[in-house]
Amino acid sequence: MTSVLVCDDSPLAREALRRAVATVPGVERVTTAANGEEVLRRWGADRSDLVLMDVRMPGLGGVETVRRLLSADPGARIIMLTVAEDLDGVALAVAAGARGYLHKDASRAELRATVTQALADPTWRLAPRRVRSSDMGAAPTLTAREIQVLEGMSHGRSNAEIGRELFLSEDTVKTHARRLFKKLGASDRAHAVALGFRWGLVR
Amino acid sequence: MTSVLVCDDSPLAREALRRAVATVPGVERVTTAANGEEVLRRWGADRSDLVLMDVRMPGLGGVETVRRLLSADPGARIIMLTVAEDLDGVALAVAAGARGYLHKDASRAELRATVTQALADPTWRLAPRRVRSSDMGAAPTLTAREIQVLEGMSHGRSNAEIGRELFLSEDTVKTHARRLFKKLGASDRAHAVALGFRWGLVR
DNA sequence: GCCGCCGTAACTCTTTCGGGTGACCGTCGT
DNA sequence: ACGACGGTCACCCGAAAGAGTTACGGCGGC
Repeated sequence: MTSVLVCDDSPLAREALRRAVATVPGVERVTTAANGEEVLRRWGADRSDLVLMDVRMPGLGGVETVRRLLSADPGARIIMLTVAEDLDGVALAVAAGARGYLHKDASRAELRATVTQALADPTWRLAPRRVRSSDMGAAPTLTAREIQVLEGMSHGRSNAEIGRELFLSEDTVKTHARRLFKKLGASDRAHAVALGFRWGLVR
Repeated sequence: MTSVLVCDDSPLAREALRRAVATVPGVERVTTAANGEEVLRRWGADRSDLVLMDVRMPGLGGVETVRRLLSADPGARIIMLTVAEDLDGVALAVAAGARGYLHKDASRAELRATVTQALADPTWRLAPRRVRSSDMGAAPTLTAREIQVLEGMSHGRSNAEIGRELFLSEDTVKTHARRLFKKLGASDRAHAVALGFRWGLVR
């Protein structure tokens, strides 16, 4: 039973990675965790053959989680996921014992190749690959105005109310709303607010 | 300059606590943090006279944060906030050096009394108090159906679509929606979704 | 036994939303 | 100089949403 654990704090990236990893031949189970603590908590009862872990996470960062995981289980195989150019974090994690890392910016095929390789060869180490943003799911870029409108929505304001707050016409607010829906792939304001929370764009 | 730091991962509880603490005589500044890491990061540059810290938080839990904070600054005064019957967590935190704890379920007056006491007497230790849910801001209780409807909204579904998924008429979905809006104090579905995320009812 | 809450459903009425389209202006990058 | 993008505004139109109200059966508490 070959299982892989994906740990990333962004639910969308987590799901995207889970789906991508699930297509790797030989992988029979993919579990996910939202943070390092969850990984450590579950490791005793449920060990995976490979862990993909985001470097940047709230709480215990990826680096600290790697340290603790390896001190508990020196045989754990971990590949770091680095969303940004976090060379420090990657270097620290690899120094701590992570087997390698994946950098977002290339194909799902390379992700699969790395996972396949890591699973096939228990001694495998350090083969940097890139994972395409479209697979990782980078947060859509909203303009300042669009975020203001999204925040208004998250506070239960109507378009007209948002307009009054920002000194805009209701029609302008609707334009911003339409554009941010498109960027987020939202079907309506409730969906947009949910995606805003999931991407960490609002709180 | 007497300052108090409130650390809780729930934005609503955090705000409620901030407001309550701000009314304590002698308190001139109340800052907030959303997690343990934030507290530790800011402690070097900006120390508070008293810290109110939630026991249960994602990432570094309250207990671990207490340990680290006290190893960095043995003089720090910390009161734990326990939302649930988390006796283990409280015991660990007190063993690690927290001065006492507040348990949700009693009055704002007792919260104020505890804070006043802790600020007045640097040697003060362990006087359990209860903080009323209405002050802490307990998450509204939604029924299973209401949560299902709320989740549907957070995925961008219309009432009719939610109805088809749950084998309900659109009118019934609207009834559930209306009731959950009332419970959450939401003005529309976008607001309800936002409150659902803030209360941790959906993700 | 009654009251309150939940789940289900229907009806009406008004407001709001969301899509489509077009338009003008400023800025930035090429 | 041109185009892409963002910010502003307007108009139309159909589809939702939300508020109010009523209703009925079940279930748990007092």
